[in-house]
Parts: sequence; structure tokens; C-alpha cells
Amino acid sequence: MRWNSFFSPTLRDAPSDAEAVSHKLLVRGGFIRQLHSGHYILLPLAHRVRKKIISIIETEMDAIGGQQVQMPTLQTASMWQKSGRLESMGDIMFRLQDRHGTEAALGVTAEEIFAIAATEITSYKQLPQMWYQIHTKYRDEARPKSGLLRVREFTMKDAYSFDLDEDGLDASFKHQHEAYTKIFERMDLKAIPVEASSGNMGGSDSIEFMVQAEAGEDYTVICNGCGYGANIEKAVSQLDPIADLEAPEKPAKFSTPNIRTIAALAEAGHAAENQIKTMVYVIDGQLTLALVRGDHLLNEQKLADATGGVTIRQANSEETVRLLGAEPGSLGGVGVTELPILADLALRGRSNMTTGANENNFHLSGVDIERDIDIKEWLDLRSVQNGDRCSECGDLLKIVTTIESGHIFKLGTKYAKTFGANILDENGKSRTVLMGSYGIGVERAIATIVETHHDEKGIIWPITVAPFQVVITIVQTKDEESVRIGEEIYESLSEEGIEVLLDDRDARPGVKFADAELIGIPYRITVGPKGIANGVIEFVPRATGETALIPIPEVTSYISEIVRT
RNA sequence: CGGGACGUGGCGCAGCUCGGUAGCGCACCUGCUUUGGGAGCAGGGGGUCGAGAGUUCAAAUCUCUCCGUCCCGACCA
Repeated sequence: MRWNSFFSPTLRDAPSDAEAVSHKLLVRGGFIRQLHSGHYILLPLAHRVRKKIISIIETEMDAIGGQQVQMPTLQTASMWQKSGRLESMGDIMFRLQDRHGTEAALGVTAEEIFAIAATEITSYKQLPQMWYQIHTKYRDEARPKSGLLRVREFTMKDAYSFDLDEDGLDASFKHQHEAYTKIFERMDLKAIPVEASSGNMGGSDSIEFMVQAEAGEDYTVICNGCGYGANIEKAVSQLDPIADLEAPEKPAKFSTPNIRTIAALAEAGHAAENQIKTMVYVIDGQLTLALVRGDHLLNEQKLADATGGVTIRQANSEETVRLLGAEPGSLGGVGVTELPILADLALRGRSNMTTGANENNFHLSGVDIERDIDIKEWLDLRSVQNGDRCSECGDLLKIVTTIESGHIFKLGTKYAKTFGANILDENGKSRTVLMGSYGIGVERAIATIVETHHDEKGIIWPITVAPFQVVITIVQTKDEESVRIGEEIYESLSEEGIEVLLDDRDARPGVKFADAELIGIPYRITVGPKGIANGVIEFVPRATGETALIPIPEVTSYISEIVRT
């Protein structure tokens, strides 16, 4: 490709509303333009990168027996109704009507369709199957952000496996896991597989592939000691035991004027770790108390997972007052019998604690949690905090921000059963197939690579996904000798199958160098009178910036060698 | 959905307080000079000032409504 006719509108300044590094660089480099919030135009540079990533994914999916298909993205609401996700997806789903008034939706994900397609499988002899598509997904995100990292319309590779039994599902899951490892390696993303919640997808054995990056939106707990890793929505840790003084025979009410926070109560002499924090939630319409230790944070996803709740929100103060008789800040579980009370495991066995008295400006001390509160269930509800110890090895845990780059999980019969994906086994008995679901966001991968591969000058693409592998910068387009040699190298490298961008633009060298560095092409060849006088060109890897002088006749073999390895 | 900010040529911004008919830098076009790290000079093109309504002799500027965009939080396979 000749830069003279290649469209790559680079900018000196990033748009003022771009925050994430990848967002700024992709816009400045002329890869993308925003159409409106959450929808981006992919210009030629981005499209080339996207194709590279898709090709890597396809190769690895095919290598584990994946068969590519293409599903409709416009789907009837009734299909989603059947799986129950028309409701549970909530506002994330774009909904519309056709001319007959039939309710429809745009594809958010495709478990339903694949389960329907799987009804075509009739015999155990046809199993296992692994199907995938690389297709557009639509999600009406509450807040699209950070350029390509969170958008409303994007390309996803979504794969679905179909197996006869658990062993088969385990094998399919393992194949995907291994394929993901290869895919991320090939894109040079250091993706850490971590335990995760499967959210409203339903299922078990949920593993997310997380890439550490400042712009990441997920919190991941990592142990340097043993390699334990888990999404904060799932992570566990061990706590130092607390030796409580014996509680008095019964709780004592005491006056706490204007004390409404854990911190204020702690200042008044009741250490946060000796307090019970009482939170009121509405879980699928049911008001519920959730208790955690005063210095702990409740994780709503854990609450949702533990209760199987689909819609969860904190109760408003009106509901709270109506049911408990007090406002947040003075709430507690003592004496509450009409609401289910869920308590975090860290509270188990604790006594002599302090909690709200369900009367504004009063608290109770000397509370023995098991004796005084009618706990319905003990659950893991708390978020791991920085400095907690690993429950595997005891080492310190740390919390890092990460980008969720891939997610694989086992669905079991959840969708297969609903849509009747049954087969006959070797005994002629009808069985429901077991499904797994495996996703990677393509444009998010583009952004994630940029987040982790850049410097102050711009992007540094890994060669495997770079829009071009080599750029030839002709320093002086008016110098005929330079142009001739540049063209020659361009021709011979292109014949070698190398993707070359020939910078034949009539621009000043500084502009050309800056552009080449901004868009991040891994290798640059500089052709100019200075080098030609000595029979050489300059070769500069983008990553190191270290210039090597290569004799002109050796250029093609030298570069092909490097690009291929 | 709660909180905050912003909307003026493609990008970055000024002008708004105190109404008088739109300007700067970059980018773009033409010419000349220049050319190894974002050139110089000269000339030029491009903006219903987010939209609508109102106040006024007069609105980018004041008022109201709406729309859009970003940030924080909530939420998020």
C-alpha cells in the first residue's frame, strides 16, 4: 500500500473527551472515529487490525474443531421470553417491533439461538460439536466509555460446545481454555485466567481472561505467592480470627445521637471490626437484610449469585423506614423476624458486637450474632480487600484493575433443556446435550492491545496484529534515487508476502516519522540520500528505536527473516 | 438512573461576565522557497455558534425546553 493514497487521518491532538490511552491513540492514529456514543467507525487501519485478530481467532477455533456459522442478529422477543432472559437482560437489550407489531430484539449474545440450532443434532454419534460465529453484538450499555473498550455495537467471537456428558463438556471447556491461551499469546496479551461469576448467563466453571490495564473496569484479585486469581465478584480470602470478649446476657441499647456511619461509631469506641453492618436489599421484590462486618464491603454480585436473584437493588429509605422503623445508619438485625437475614461468613461465631437498634440515634452493644439475630443463611458476601491473605497460600493478595478480554463458562443443560436440544444416546434414551459458551470481544481486543503496547510516541503493535508489518519511509520524495530504491524494496518485500506501507507522501521527514510511530508499525525502513551514499538503508524496530544500517542488496532477506520470526 | 461538566469549521480552543452580526492554532487548497524529527512566506476555502422557542431594534452571548457528548458513581456476558 502506498501512503499517498492510503486513508489514515492522523491528528496532533486527541479529542478532548478521550480519556483512555487506547481511545486517544486510536483516534489520533486515524484508526477510528466516533459516530455517536458507543458506536465507532473503523477506518482502514483499524479494519486491518480487526481482520488480523479475527484470523488468529479463526485459526485457533478451527484447530480445536470449531465450525464457523452465522446467526441472525435480529431475533424475536419470544425466543428470549422462553429462556427468561427477556426479563433478566433488562435494559441492556435493544428492543424493537416489526411492521406487524411483533416484538423483537437485537442479539446481545446467542445461547438461545445456538440451543435452537442444536435441536438439529439428533444422535450421540454426532457429538461433540463446537460451533462459533464472529458477528455483531448489540448492547445498550448504561455507559459506553473508553473508546472501543465499552461500546454498544461490537464484534464478538462466540463459540458454543455441545456434549453428551460432563466428561465431554470438561474436554470441550479445556480445549477452549487452551485455545484462548494461544489466542491471547499470539496477540501478545498477558491474559490471566481467573475465577469469575457467570452473572446472568447462568452456569458454572466460569473463567475470565483478564488483562491488567489502568483503563480496566474489573477488579481482579491476584496472589503472587501461588498464582491464585479471581474476579472480585468471586474472590475469597482468609481473615485473621478475632477473639471476642464474652457477650453480656443480652444486648444493651445505648444512645448514639447523630451517629450514622461505621466510622463515626468507631470513633465513639466501637471498632469497625466489632460492628455489624446492616444493608437492606430488594432481591426480586423480596426485602432482605444483608449483614457484613463493619469494616467489610458487601459485593452485590456475590449477593446475587448466592441468592439466585435476578434483579437486585438497595432498598430506598422509605422502604427501610416502613419495615424496620429507622433510617440507614441505625439499622440492625436484632429482633427482625419477618425478613430473611443473610450474613457474611466473617460474622460467624462473633459475639459482643455493635449494631443499629432500628431506632434512629440508638445502637445495640453486646450482640451475639448467632444468639440474637435470626440468620437465615451464612454466605460469602464480602469483597476481598487489599492486604487480605490468600486462602490458598497465606500470601498477601492484591487487587488490580483489569480488562475482561475473554470469558468461558459451562452452561450445562440450562438452554439446551429449554429449547429441547435432546439427542438419543447409545441406549436409545433421550438426553439433553450439555453446552458451554465461550466469548471474545474483537474490538475490545484491539483497544486492550493498545492499552498494553504503547509509549509516548504512539502505538507499538505486536507484529501478529499490526496493520502493516513494515513501513518504508522515503525521506526525500524529490530525490529520484531514494524513490527508486524505496520502490524496489517495496516491490521485493511485497513479493515476499510482507505487508508494506510505502510512505511516498511529499511531506517533511519529521511528519513521516511521527506518523509511522503514532500508528505503530513494528518495523521502519528509512530510505534517504544519507544512507544511499553509503549503500545502506536504516532499519528501526518501533519497540526499541535502535537503528541498524543494512546494505541495500541485503534488505529483503534481512527483513523477511525478521518478520517471519 | 444519581452527581458533575461541556456543546463555536475536521481536531484543539478563545469570544459569553457587560447583546452590536465570529476569531486563533493545527489540518485543508494554490503558488514560491524549503526538506534526516511535526517548515517559512503569500494568497485562499470551509462554521444555520447542538436544536427549537422566547426576550430585544439586534442573540454565539440573556431566558426556557429539548437533544447530544464526556467524566464519577450505580450498572455491566
